[in-house]
Amino acid sequence: MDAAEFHAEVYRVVSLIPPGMVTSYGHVAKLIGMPHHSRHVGQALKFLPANTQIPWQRVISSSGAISSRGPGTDGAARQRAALEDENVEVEEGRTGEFRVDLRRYGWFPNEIPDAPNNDEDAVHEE
DNA sequence: TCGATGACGTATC
DNA sequence: AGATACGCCATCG
Repeated sequence: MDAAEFHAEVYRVVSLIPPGMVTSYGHVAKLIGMPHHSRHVGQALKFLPANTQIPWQRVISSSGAISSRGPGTDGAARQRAALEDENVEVEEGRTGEFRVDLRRYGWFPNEIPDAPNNDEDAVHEE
């Protein structure tokens, strides 16, 4: 699998995260069969355009913290806003880190679930 | 080719 | 929760 395919897989899985829930970079990597590529999941999300439909805000670190994009950037703040917009509680730690309670909002399925409205296989269930 | 880097993860303290 | 150390791996300079 090359970089483009990897990105596509990441986007496919991220699109399946239900509104109001979050998962981790590592779990997305696990779901696409590359458990050691958590860092690259973040890389893939970085390439998304600002107007994307992909719910990138629902991917945070396994510790529940919203990854800082570095001092002087507002990515983390925008992610917090997007999450609170879908009713996910975001708490701010002493170091200014934004954190989400994974026990309440975590989404960690063992397999990649079926897409709600993706009909590429045209399987018609009753 | 090599070393540094990064929207990371796990283990420890 | 926060800080540190170490593992991991594609990209970059």
